[in-house]
Amino acid sequence: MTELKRYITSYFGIQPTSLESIASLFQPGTLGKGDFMLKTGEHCEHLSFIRSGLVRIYVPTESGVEVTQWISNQGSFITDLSSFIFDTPARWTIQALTDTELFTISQADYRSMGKLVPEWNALEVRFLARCFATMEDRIFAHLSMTAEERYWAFFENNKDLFNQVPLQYIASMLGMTPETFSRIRKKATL
Amino acid sequence: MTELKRYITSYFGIQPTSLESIASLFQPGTLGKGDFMLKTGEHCEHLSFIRSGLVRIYVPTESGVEVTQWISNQGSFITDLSSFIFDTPARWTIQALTDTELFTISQADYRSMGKLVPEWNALEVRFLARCFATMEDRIFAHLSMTAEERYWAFFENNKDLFNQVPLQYIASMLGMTPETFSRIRKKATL
DNA sequence: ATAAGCTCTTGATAAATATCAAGAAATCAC
DNA sequence: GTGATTTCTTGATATTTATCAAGAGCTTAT
Repeated sequence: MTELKRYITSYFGIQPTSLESIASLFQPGTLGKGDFMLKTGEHCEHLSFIRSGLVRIYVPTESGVEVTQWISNQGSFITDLSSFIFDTPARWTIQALTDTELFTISQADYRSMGKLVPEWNALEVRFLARCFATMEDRIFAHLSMTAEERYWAFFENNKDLFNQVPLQYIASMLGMTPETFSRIRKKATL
Repeated sequence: MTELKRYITSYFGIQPTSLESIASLFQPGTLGKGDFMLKTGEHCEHLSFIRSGLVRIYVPTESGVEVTQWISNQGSFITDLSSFIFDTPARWTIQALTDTELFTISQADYRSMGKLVPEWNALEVRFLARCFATMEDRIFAHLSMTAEERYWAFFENNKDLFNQVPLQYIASMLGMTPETFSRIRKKATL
């Protein structure tokens, strides 16, 4: 569990002494490759921290095409935030792309954190604001950049991901077809 | 100020008795048409609730093209959330599209709300999660819909906006040029 | 009322991206 | 290792969307 505390500390960038009680609410667990953590329509009852592994958030659409919303790797949190916070049916499906080690907290324990650890309230606001800012950046990318520009901007910050997951998922997450994605990559090697 | 309390209550969907002390932290104010509430690069020191009027959030890019990120109307909050929460330089410029009446709270007072009113912590989490969910919806729209589909989805939920603001702003916010926007509208009337 | 700015529309054209189809390359299961 | 799947690439083509340019329609200020 010391490991989790180190992660939490580094994730939030501060070292509250009451980290101990936060960390004790998370339960270690694992997912096998292909296992689902959540399926669209279910209620998302957990928030997990990825200790190791890769997890994909996506939604299977009516047309049969999957839309990948995000790929999370180790050192980040994963959940369907809306479903987790508002206890509404999940929009997203969450599936492990590789064997994955997690630390998981339940909705109930998560809600108790603020009472248990007063510092958490400020941390949580920053956590959520960071999630928001990430989305805001993505929107901006779609409003102002071409597919190729989005590719390079993402590549620059996530080089490691490109040899760990099927590229079609990255393509979808960047809002382009696998073919367009492939052609952008080809241009780079010529 | 009773009015503000009514707004806050309806916005958050619950009626905390300590709403009184929250409401007292907001100061009434006005913006004239064209006035700036914030400019890109400044620190966003305020969060405002729009009592009446229309406000645009945008960024002037290097190329001279403006990217409109959002248009807020009465009954909603407006700020550069990242800048407000993390006290970093603002990415966005915020400008009144019409004469506007606001209730405004400063960063310092905002931070004090949790101590003043314990219920606020839970409200704030829901507030931020809602902001996040809105962005998530927009991302999904860009990953899975054409310009025309985005137009109609937005129109369906924001009909009133279309005769209140320059349409080019809505076009930009939906990620298309004014020409494409105009052509989609033309198809609708044929 | 008129002129000056904006804003929106329209047409012609170019560029970006998607679609469809097939084959190559990589990965997985036994 | 071999065959079966999945993933990626490539080409041909269609569709969507952007760009450029001009004009029409509104607003606004004087």
